[in-house]
Amino acid sequence: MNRRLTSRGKERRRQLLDFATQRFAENGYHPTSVAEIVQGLGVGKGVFYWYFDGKEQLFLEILREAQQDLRRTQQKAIEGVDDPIRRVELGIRSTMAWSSDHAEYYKLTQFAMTEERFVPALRKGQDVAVKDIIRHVEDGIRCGAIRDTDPLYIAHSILGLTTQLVRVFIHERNVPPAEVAEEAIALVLDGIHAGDRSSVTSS
Amino acid sequence: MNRRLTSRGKERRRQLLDFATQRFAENGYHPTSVAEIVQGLGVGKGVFYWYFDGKEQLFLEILREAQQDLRRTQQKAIEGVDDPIRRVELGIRSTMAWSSDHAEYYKLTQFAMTEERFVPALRKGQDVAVKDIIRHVEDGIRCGAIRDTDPLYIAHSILGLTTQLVRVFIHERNVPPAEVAEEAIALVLDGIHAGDRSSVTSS
Amino acid sequence: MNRRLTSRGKERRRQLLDFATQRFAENGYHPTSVAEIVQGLGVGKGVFYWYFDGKEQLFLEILREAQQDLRRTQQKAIEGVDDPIRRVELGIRSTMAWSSDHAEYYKLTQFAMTEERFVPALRKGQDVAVKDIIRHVEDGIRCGAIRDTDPLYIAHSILGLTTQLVRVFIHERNVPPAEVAEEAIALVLDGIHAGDRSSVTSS
Amino acid sequence: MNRRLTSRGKERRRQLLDFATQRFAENGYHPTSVAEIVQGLGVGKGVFYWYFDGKEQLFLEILREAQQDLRRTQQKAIEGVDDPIRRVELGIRSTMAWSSDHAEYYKLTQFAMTEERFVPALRKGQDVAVKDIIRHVEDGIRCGAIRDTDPLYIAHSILGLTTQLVRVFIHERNVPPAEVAEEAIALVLDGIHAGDRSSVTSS
DNA sequence: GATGAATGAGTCTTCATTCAT
DNA sequence: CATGAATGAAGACTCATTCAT
Repeated sequence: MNRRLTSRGKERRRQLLDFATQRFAENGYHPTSVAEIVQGLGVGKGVFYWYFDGKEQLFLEILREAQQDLRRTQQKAIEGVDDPIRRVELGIRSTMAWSSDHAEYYKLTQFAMTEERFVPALRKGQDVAVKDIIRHVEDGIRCGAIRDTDPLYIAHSILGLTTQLVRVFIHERNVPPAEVAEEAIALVLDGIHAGDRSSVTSS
Repeated sequence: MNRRLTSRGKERRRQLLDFATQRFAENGYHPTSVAEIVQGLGVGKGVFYWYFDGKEQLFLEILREAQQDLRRTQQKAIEGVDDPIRRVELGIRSTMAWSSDHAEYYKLTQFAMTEERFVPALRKGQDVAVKDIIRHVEDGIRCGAIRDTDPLYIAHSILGLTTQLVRVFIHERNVPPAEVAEEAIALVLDGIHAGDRSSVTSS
Repeated sequence: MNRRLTSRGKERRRQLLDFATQRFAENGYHPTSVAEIVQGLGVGKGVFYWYFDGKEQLFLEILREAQQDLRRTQQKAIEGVDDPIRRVELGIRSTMAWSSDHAEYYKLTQFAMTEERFVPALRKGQDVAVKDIIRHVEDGIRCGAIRDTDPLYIAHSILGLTTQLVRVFIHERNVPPAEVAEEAIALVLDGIHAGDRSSVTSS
Repeated sequence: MNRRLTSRGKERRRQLLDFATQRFAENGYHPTSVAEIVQGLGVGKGVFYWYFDGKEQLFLEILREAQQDLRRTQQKAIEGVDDPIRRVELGIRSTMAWSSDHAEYYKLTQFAMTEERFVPALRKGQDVAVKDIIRHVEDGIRCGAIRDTDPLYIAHSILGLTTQLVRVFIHERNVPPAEVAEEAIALVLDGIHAGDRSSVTSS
């Protein structure tokens, strides 16, 4: 299925990818049929199978693309920044911004976790994200800015907290991502305890 | 479908509920067919439709039961405890313990979020959970133990962080729930910043 | 797919088997769709998949049944006969009679040979047939009634000659099987050379 | 579709014919798609439909070519030979040799018989073959070398026997064609009865 | 001559649900 | 209560064929 595509072909492929993403996110993976996707673009059924091996492969491709895109965004955000705490902050901020722009992706990930066959693809992406965070956390521990706790716990805590706030505040309540990011960062850095140590004052 | 059931009937119903939960969690909701469920119990298809209106209603019922059970567990854990911080701690701890015992439930929730028709049922449960946490948080703010931040953010942060650690450490890595709870509580209370203010000392 | 069937179920299964055999023989395996088969019986599509795993398995089942039935017929025909030449004769005769009654089967075999996935099932049946003939031929050689040639060649020669005459004379030209059998036996026993050694005079 | 072709065009056509023959023989007619054929040659779909009206016509063409080629081979083999028995022998021998070189063709014929639309083309070829043999047989009967039996039976017996031995011994067991021809001729001429009348002594 | 793209009817198969017994 | 049987809409996917470029 590694066809060489003309520019028109690439465009079609993109259309399918985008439309399918939208439908999967709105309706769910199973309730969205291939027929629905091609009808949405007003093309014949064969077109779908010209560009993809099948529904499952299409879904995996969507996941892969999203993970790549998010990561690229994060990397760009922390480029040239040395302070580990600051890198964590920027990572959270860019994730919030990206998530706000790619609302669809959240549900897709959510769903992917519920069927064994999609889990590996997902785990791959999460492992990368975790490794990225861990690197900053370890730097932070080394220079005394971050408490000496298992970085794996910290990484997953950040991931989980961020993900949940994205869903509830950005997607469900349309709070501006920058605002949500502030709160997330505050909680990540200092927890809920009172007695602020004057930490965050970014952006 | 509110049949009055004999005790044998109740048992059957429970078997169906449990077996379906297990299959849904392992295989996913859609890939698990009613046929598979009844075959797993070695009964005819009629049995299923005798006890349930259909597959969808069965799933909703599973969701409802799980939410109820978790909540009951949490309530029992904090019964008679006044300190709000302590109540949050106990909530996290009991959630971890319950999640460890009900691994299947996580995926079901995950999936339910991806299809519009299941979201309302889900939201209902989460709203209750959030309200519970918020109550403790507000008490904590009032008595100065918790930083004065929007309790909603705090509640969802706790929920997201807890959920993620449960999945990764309890379900994927089989870390004992008590241990994971320690870490979760530490992070929730004090964040990742260095400079511990002598907070938690586990039960 | 080893369902326990009620007598009504067994009947349905037989209907499907018989109707499919007929359509496969008339139209060919591929041109005959499952839809056509179930429509022919005026039942829903699900019925087919209730009784069979799929089209391919159905076809294999038909082959197996036919081979079994033919063999049983042959065995019955030579039961209690000792003379090997006579046994060969009776084998040919009963084959001709059976083939005349089961015209459909010929084409199915024909087709099965052309797709790799059906060949094993076919070979199994032919191996049995060849072994049966070889046994008689070896007896014949031992008692001096049959020329001392590799029995494998003889067996396959008989098989090939018989099969061809069945097709052309019984199926295409409607010659009575008994008559075709006479000719086949004469040719098998004495070849085409002139100078008859007064062999066959049976039935 | 009687295009005038350049020499390059003729070559392309031949490539398609040969590759399709191979695939049809290996995989079967239906399971082999036009897409597969053109991909195998690394050309576009248009090429196929430039040279052929469609898949069916291509198949018929393959059939026709093979029959022609086999016949030409047989004719050349018996050229100038007068003895009818000898002519039958040489026919069998050349058929075996040709079949050994064109293993693919057997399955194609086999398949063609199973679909009504291909039968006429096939019958045409077989009729010619039968007529050829009958001519020799009649000569043989006239000069007293062949037993006075319906030549049609004899012709088909020879055909059936030869075909089967080709399949089993040449194609399945890789016995040299000359050797198989010996056995075939012996059985055709003298049958299986003991008491050889000193017939064949191979070329 | 040749290609990539498109078509869409048609294929096999699944499955939630119903129902006679 | 329970079962085997039946339904049929819907699903994913295939493929011979056509056509603009």
